[in-house]
Amino acid sequence: MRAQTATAADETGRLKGRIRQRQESAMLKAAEKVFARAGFQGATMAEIADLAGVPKATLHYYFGSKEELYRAVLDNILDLWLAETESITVDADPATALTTYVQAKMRLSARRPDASRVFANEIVHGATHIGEYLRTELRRTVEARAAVIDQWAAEGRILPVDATHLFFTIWAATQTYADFENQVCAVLGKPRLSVSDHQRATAHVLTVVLRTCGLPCVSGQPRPVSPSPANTTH
Amino acid sequence: MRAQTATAADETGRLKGRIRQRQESAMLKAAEKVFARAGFQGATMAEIADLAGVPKATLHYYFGSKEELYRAVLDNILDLWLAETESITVDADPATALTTYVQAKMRLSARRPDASRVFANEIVHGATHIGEYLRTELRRTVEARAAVIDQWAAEGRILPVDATHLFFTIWAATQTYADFENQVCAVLGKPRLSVSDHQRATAHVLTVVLRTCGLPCVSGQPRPVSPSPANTTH
DNA sequence: TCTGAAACTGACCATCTGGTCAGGTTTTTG
DNA sequence: CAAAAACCTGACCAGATGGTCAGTTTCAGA
Repeated sequence: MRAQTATAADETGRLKGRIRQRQESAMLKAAEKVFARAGFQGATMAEIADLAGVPKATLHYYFGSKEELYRAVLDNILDLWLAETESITVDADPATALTTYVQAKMRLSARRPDASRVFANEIVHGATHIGEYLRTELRRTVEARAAVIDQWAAEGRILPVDATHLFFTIWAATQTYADFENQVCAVLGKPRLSVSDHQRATAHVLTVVLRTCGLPCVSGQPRPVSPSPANTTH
Repeated sequence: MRAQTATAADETGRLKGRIRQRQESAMLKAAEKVFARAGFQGATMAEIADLAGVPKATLHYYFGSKEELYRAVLDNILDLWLAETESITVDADPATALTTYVQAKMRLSARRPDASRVFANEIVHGATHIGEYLRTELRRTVEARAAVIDQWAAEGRILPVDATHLFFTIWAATQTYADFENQVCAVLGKPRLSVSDHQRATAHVLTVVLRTCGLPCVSGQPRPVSPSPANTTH
């Protein structure tokens, strides 16, 4: 089910032509943007083709149908999603591991907001295309990592916490800066999120997660309780 | 811009007929469900009409266009959104106030998931219809409540925290149980969220928010999400 | 250079969908 | 109770959209 852009091998195992590789990635990029902006049904093949700078028929030459193109975009995205949890292991330092994970998630929201939006859209609208992935791979991954967090708690290295739901909260809190960027911007009164906005958001989410686990902030200045410069201005 | 189903008055100030009132609400209910499931573009007037049990032409008789129907659904929802923040005042007990607010948000996710999904969809896809609302009403509300939280922090009643971003986190953490219900269910390995799942989720989110603010959990047992008549009630 | 394969595309089509409207029925009102 | 207003709807239409295809161009390898 997973796209194989990394190895660029098609079903027969042969390498894809250079041209095909380059074109495909351009189309996937355009498709991601359009699907993010309009959803599956709202996106049109014509718009995607325009953005990719090719005729519509060419898009159909590469991806047989809109459905197929959508799945390709989705597969491309799922690879991003599962990664990043490796930092969470029993032997790791909880504060460091969680910080690394949250930062990775925030980085993803900042760098690939369209990917996050396509993913969000897919789930809101019933997850018909990735339900299987959620029920198998994602579930297994979460169970494994939740077990680690439970272990940390059992050893008294963090406060007891519902590990599975903690993941839901981390995903929600981080992805909101991509999926709901418009709302965040509107409330902050800015046209878009700057780098420092993202830094502040990251610091905040880290605060939430670490305090939830009863851990002090790791990176930057150690300031578990004292007022932080990040929180003061408004 | 706000729909006036509460007063049932049209633009001229006259009361709407009984028939119109009943029909309209049936159509809005159907529309909310379909828009939630398929998004604005993906929803079809025919499907909404079918679900409402009326011919398509009747739907157009009540709501001139798809756009108009969508705005009506949205307006209906926005009223839900701004409420619930009254509990957050300078004089209130922080723990109690935050608990009340989070519980209210969780209740909304449990009882009106479709409303939440329509809202989510609208924002993900650019917030073209409610951008003004976000930039004005919502922003003002958040600024006011954030000031309260800052005040609490200044008085040492809670730990310092980025108040505005705290709202983003609360919204994200609570609405994820509506918007991303599919993902949550998939990871939990359940076909849908039970009442006890919602209780557990509420307890978790409360833990996150209260620990973030350095507060103890109030009333040992968080108030349960009252048994929801599902998405049915309006 | 030649040749087959891959890449490409303009033109076209079937279908779906939002929207209209003329004419009918029911409800309200004077 | 009659007229007016509100309500309702089958049938229809124009435009948009996903998808097709036959024919052309470009590329890679012998």
